[in-house]
Amino acid sequence: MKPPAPDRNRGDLTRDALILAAMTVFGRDGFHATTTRAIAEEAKVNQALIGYHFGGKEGLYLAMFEHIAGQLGERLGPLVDAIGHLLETPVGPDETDLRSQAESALLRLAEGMLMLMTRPEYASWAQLVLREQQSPTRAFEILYERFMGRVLTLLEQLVRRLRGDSAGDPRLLVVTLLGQLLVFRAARTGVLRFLEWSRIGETELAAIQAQLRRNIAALLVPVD
Amino acid sequence: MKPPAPDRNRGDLTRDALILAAMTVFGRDGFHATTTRAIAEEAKVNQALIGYHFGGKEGLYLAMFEHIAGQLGERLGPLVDAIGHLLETPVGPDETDLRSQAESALLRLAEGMLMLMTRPEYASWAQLVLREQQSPTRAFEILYERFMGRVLTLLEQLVRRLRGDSAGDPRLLVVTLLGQLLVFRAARTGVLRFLEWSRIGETELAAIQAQLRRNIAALLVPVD
DNA sequence: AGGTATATTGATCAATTGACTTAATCGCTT
DNA sequence: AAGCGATTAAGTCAATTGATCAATATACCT
Repeated sequence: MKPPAPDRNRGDLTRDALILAAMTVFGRDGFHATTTRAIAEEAKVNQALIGYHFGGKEGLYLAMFEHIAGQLGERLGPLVDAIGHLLETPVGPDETDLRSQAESALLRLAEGMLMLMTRPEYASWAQLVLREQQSPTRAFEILYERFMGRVLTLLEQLVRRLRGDSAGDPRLLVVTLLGQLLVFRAARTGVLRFLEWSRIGETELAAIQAQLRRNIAALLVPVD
Repeated sequence: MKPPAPDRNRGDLTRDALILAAMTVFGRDGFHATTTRAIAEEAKVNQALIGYHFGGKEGLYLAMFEHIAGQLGERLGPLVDAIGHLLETPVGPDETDLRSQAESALLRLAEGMLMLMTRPEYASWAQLVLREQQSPTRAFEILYERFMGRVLTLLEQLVRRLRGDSAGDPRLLVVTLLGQLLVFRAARTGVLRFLEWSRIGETELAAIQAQLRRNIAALLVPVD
């Protein structure tokens, strides 16, 4: 018995190496400041292979976002299902229980997003997504359809459940909630300086989470 | 009586035209995607003048941030003074009055920041500042010293006054507060799509402000 | 082993970039 | 009118860029 083809053929390995390198370099330098040579070097691969596999710089850029959106979408799947199931349950007799479930689901979702914003292993992803928001290309469509829109809708449903719907558009509350996570990436440099932190490690992450829990609790008091 | 030299000499006008054009083009395209030729064209000025006045592309980039930081710092001055004066006043007998003053000051400050994030006339500034956060250059120092740090410190003092200081670092609350404004610029594209808005005009701005007022009120209940 | 599609390599190309130079001109002050 | 800083158009320059191609190498199948 031979190993059942555990590794794909050479081409796919090169593709993956290029996409990985592209995330690093595009994420760090942005599309225009990035040279195909820098990516090829980072991937330890010949520069001409970018054209061969992806058609060119732009093709690689889009393929990279397909990859990211796929990964994010995958990890999101289970959460969507779980929360969707939770929300289908009609408000029954023991509402407090459902409420606490929704609250913990919201908190889990928020903390997952916070990881994306702060963990160094997601730094490239976060930077890429941020950049796409400022000057969106076709890549933004991919991201929104496959990840962002779904997260936002999920948050909206949870907020609707947790809070009475008298005071304003619940989507606005979702956006301001999101902002409290986003700020740690989008204004990272300034925030770190202001807080006199040199990085966002486990200690700092815990402090942020504590603050977010307080804020969410305060912002989600029902307004019946 | 002649007009007291209302306009400066030709050179300064060109400098200003170049800085203005630089804000537009650098803000839209980023440093690397911007060509000195594009800036010169936007400013309706010869390309060679960039070298003549600023030494080169990078010199213009820095001068542009000096200009922005100067403008922002100026407008900030009066507010700093007013709030500083307000905070010097010791907590006296009629605390409720001082409290409502501090609350309205905080609100004013937040709404001013919101303008910077949403108004189209500040779009270039906001984009430039955002970009500097993601890959800071010397320009970031200028910005932080002359504007960002001061705003953040101001917010911190106000929050300290308004809220008891038991639950966590007040600076973290300030940061999450800031995030609720920042999100409308940093995640503009996604937010607009989620809210089904095509732009942030007066109507939309009012809705945001209402939401922010609710959030701030909820987040600043004293915790004595 | 041989043949074939796929993958990789090194080299080169045309285009663009920022910086710089030059000569001629303009507009204001003295 | 002379002097001078500012401006213009035109062009040069070296460096870098993304793309492309012919030649070669590798893997896979019979």
